Amino acid sequence: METELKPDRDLSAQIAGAIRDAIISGQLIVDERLPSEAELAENFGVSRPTVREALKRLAAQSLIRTQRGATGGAFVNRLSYGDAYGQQITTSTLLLSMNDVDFATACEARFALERACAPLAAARRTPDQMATMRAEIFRQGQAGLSDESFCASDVTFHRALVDSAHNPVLSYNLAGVIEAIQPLMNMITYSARDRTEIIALHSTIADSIEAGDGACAEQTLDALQKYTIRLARDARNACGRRSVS
Amino acid sequence: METELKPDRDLSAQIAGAIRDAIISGQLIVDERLPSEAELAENFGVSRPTVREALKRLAAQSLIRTQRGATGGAFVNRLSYGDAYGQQITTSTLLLSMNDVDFATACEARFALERACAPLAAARRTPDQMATMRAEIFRQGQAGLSDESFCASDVTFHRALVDSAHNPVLSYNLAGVIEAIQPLMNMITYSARDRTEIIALHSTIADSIEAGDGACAEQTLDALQKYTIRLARDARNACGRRSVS
DNA sequence: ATTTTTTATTTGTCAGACATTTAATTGTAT
DNA sequence: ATACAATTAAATGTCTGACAAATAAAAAAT
Repeated sequence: METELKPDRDLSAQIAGAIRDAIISGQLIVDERLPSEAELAENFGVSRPTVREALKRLAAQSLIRTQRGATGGAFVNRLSYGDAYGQQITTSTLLLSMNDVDFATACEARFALERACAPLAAARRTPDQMATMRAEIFRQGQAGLSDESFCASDVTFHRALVDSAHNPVLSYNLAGVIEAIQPLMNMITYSARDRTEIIALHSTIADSIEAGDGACAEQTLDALQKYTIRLARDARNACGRRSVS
Repeated sequence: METELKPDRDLSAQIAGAIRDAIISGQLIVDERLPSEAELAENFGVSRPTVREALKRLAAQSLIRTQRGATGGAFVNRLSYGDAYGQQITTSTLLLSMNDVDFATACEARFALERACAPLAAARRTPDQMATMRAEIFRQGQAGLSDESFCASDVTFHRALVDSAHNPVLSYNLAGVIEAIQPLMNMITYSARDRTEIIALHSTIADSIEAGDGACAEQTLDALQKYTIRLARDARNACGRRSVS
């Protein structure tokens, strides 16, 4: 990890890259302490501020953590699922909002991934997760619930569904997409009739999962996708009409 | 974006958070120029090095880019799919390697997601992507191909399959999982007979996709998953035996 | 009018200093 | 000898000030 750097970038980027490679390749293991900033500066032949910029880059990716004090320093960080969720959500949200990904595409991806979880969820669901789903379905039926709260409940329901698959890698991927789509979902206005329809679909999904019938859950998710896309199209048309009138 | 910061963290982390929130919420739009480092330092009431550390954090997440010179500065960056792929791959790789995710779990997630792409790929595959799949299948049949090259070809094949769904959000999610699993796949030794079996499954998948038969592709992917997991188990057992003898 | 030179602005880098946190060490009293 | 307090040392966090390098615009020269 000494002084073999690729040129053409900022020194801090080169140094961050060198340390990142060392972490990814396993030369630096979890909880291992990096040399102090002063030592790194000397090793790489740069000043301490430059080293610090490099370390901040790595900290932004949760690759290291720092600790002050006598035995402090920078330590290789074990990337937790929580940290990974956060990064995935940030990245997905920006990707969708900055690249004009249309709602149908995002929605298609989301439900495709969610259907992939259905058979596993049907096989492995726990009472705990079923309870969460039922509770959210109940909440969604409450009168006077704002559209935003309805959406938030929707997210919780679907995350419980995904988590029922008991595969953290799947949960981690789905978390990003589901959260990233929420801002788009929030633009939809749900009429009482829409909510009734959605709640019915949610109930069918929960029933299927509880009964171990993954195929039925998949079909219902497909129906929910079509319904959601139709609502989004209607909402957009309504906005369009308003803006012209 | 002035001076409302949450305490308890490094100043550079607080400032990075404030700017990040401004970007995510849309207060700062793509290609907009941030104030100069000197101005930011004054606005936030900190020194320039501290501002720079904050900006490097954001740069590490591809949220901004910087440019030197008279009209230079830090600009809000449009997060490209390429950048998002890179981050997703880094995060997924570290998540798997640092959290003792077992091969079966990672593999299950990968194939579950891949099966989700199959129906879409069957409906939308282009001649270009079919050609890539066929070419990789051919390559996999070549004699004298190293295990590593065989794996690399495997990745290319599966990425072509995923890209055939023509949904960039799906491609972006899959890229991370597929690439992250590769190091684990590389630990498998493929006998001639194994390769023949895998190539046959690949051919069946390509045929199904080309014929528009997503269901068949899904089934075959399922068979491939089971076969892959069995190979990995055998490889691990072989290693285990070696390490004891 | 075109080319060259200058200039101003901004990021990139460095050096040195001080503040703050934290653990280990030392000193002291019981 | 043990327990507690004070000191010390090491590390990150932050600031000041400076210079280098890149870049585009303005000014000057042809």
